[in-house]
Amino acid sequence: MAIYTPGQVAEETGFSLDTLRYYERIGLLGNVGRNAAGQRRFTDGDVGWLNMIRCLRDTGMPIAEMLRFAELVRQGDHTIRERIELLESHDDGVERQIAQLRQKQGAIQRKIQFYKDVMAIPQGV
Amino acid sequence: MAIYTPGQVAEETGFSLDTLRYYERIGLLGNVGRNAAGQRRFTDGDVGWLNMIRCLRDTGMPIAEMLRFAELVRQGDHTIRERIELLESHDDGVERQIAQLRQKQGAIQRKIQFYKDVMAIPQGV
DNA sequence: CTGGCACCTGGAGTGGACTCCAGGTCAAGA
DNA sequence: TCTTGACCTGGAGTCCACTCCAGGTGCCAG
Repeated sequence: MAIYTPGQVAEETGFSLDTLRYYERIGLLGNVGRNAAGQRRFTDGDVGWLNMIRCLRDTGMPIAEMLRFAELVRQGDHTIRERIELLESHDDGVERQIAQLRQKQGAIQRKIQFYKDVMAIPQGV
Repeated sequence: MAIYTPGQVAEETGFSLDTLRYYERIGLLGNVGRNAAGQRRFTDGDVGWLNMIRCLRDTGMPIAEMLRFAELVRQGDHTIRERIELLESHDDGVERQIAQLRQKQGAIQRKIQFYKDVMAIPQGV
């Protein structure tokens, strides 16, 4: 079981040191270990959790809902059904997000084509 | 050429009245007409522009860049090449966004599957 | 022994994008 | 005539997710 310093975790997860501390403060990251000097020492489990957080965050989940998820995880195995529900509903949201993005992207591409057509029209006499 | 009240435009574009006024204030929406009483009256052109804005916004373009685009539009036809560049680079961004979303979604789906597997394990003796 | 570095704390500040508010105008309907 | 509703203005407030800061600790290299 490896142990990581804040710097290493920031490097690995892409979160800044401040964000790591912020997540701990608000309870998104519980019980981070400390060394004798009071400095944080992260476990593989912490890093795994942070990678999960990153997935959720990058797919647009608000912090409030990640907190709800974190709370379920903290409560133990009997919340697994609820966690599945939460993640499945988020997964649906991601699906809708992608569909919307594709649709709007189509409109943007049509606009690009429109501009290209305009440019293709001879300008002078 | 139809004319729309603020309420109708809010209804049609999904922007709130406040957002419409805000966009006008910051210059994202220029020269909205007024009636004798000083109330806004939007043209089809305004509504079309707002729909464009909505596409860009919903695909994650920040307001600062929409302002840059608006500025190019205001400057006239000789900026069409630049507009194409801006939109194409945004389109690439949307593509990357979708790819990232798909990738993270995969991780979330694997997590869901993991939870389902855990639940499938008989709990008692 | 002196830097320098990585870290610590509590609290304040930031940036983006709205959203709300108080107080006022105007026109149409009961 | 009165009220309601849609709109107006300038400015303040909100929310989210960080991000920065001042002042301090602990430890190792030169």
